[in-house]
Amino acid sequence: MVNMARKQGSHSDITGPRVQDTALRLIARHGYAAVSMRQIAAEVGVQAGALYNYTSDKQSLLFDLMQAHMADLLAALDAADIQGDAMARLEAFTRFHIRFHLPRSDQVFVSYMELRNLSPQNFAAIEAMRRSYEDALEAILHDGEVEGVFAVPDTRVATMALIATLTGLSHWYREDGRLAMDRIEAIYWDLVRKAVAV
Amino acid sequence: MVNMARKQGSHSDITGPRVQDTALRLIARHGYAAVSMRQIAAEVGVQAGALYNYTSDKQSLLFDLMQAHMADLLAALDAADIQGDAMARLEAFTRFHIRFHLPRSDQVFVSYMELRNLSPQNFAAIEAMRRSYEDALEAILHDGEVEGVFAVPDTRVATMALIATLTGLSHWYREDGRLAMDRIEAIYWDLVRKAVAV
DNA sequence: GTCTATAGCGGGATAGAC
DNA sequence: GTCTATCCCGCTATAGAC
Repeated sequence: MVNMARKQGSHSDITGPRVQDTALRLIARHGYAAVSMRQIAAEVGVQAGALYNYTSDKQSLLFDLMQAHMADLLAALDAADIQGDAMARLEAFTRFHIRFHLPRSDQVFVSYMELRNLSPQNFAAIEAMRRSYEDALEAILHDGEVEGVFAVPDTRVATMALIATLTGLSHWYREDGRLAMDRIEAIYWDLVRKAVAV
Repeated sequence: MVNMARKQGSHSDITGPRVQDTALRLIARHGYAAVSMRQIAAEVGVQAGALYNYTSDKQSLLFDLMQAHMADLLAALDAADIQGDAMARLEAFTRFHIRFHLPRSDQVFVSYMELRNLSPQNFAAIEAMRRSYEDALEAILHDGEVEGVFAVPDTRVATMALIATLTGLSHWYREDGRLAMDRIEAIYWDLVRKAVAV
């Protein structure tokens, strides 16, 4: 930019991301319904009305946070390019899940807890993305059954159980806790592998 | 009671439980912060002010629901009188958990999702009860390690992983779904056993 | 025990000046 | 793009009649 001069108080490139970040943090901590636009504005350092330059309403703010998280997740899963036999793919998926989710505890929390505060249309959109992530794991379990390396009584139930196990980790893990992420990854992979192996 | 005559509109023995039931159902569906005292009153069939004959305030209503659930859980665990070797106790715990939680999906949902809407003192009380439930499972895993029938890299992590696996079940299971509770119980016990066994 | 009425406050969202 | 000011609404909780 040649001319850095601005009108007083014009900071869209700074304020925009700050609104998202602040909303995410506050909603993760207190819940969507409990956080007001005024609170978000105060933390960002603007007046409440200014938020509406960045979101059409409060519902869209929530939806955008959740959609961005799910889109990031699916893009990262795709980029991880998980291949090989079923056992190798399950290990790759497990480690990918942990590495992706652990540094994003606020996003995970919001995407999990605030589903019921989405409008029906928005809920359907997020749910479809979540489902496609689950299906990626289910395909691995299915292939492992065919290969004869996995033995689970019900592929769908095992999928849901593993997702819950892995996602639950994000709800109690603390970065400054007793165990580093590498160690957690190894422990969880051990549990997952044994649970489904023949 | 000799005299069944009442003042018009006096129904404490009916209204009391109905307030609890209605609050539980509405909070499970929409979340504590999103449900108003007026909504609860409307579903119960009284005016908002009448609710304050049964609770001192909204916060206490939430706390009472969660405390009752946790107290029921701990009492039922105690009554289940889980004994024997570690493998038998783990199976009994797993089956107990599923049988207790599956028919109480609203309580489970509220007790899990609304922790952050508790006042600090109330949170501490609920958290202590939750912790003592977790500790019961951890003791089983620990004993199994000593007996040499379990092999988990970290007892505490395995405890949290198993609790998340089992509690996650309550979040997706539907009574009218594809699988009956007995079948679910068997599938989950298979996964749990394999995950921790030597 | 329940009602009606209301105090007192804070919510989401918009209008118009700068 | 942000501000000030405000509309209109719904919230929790209480007071006092019946």
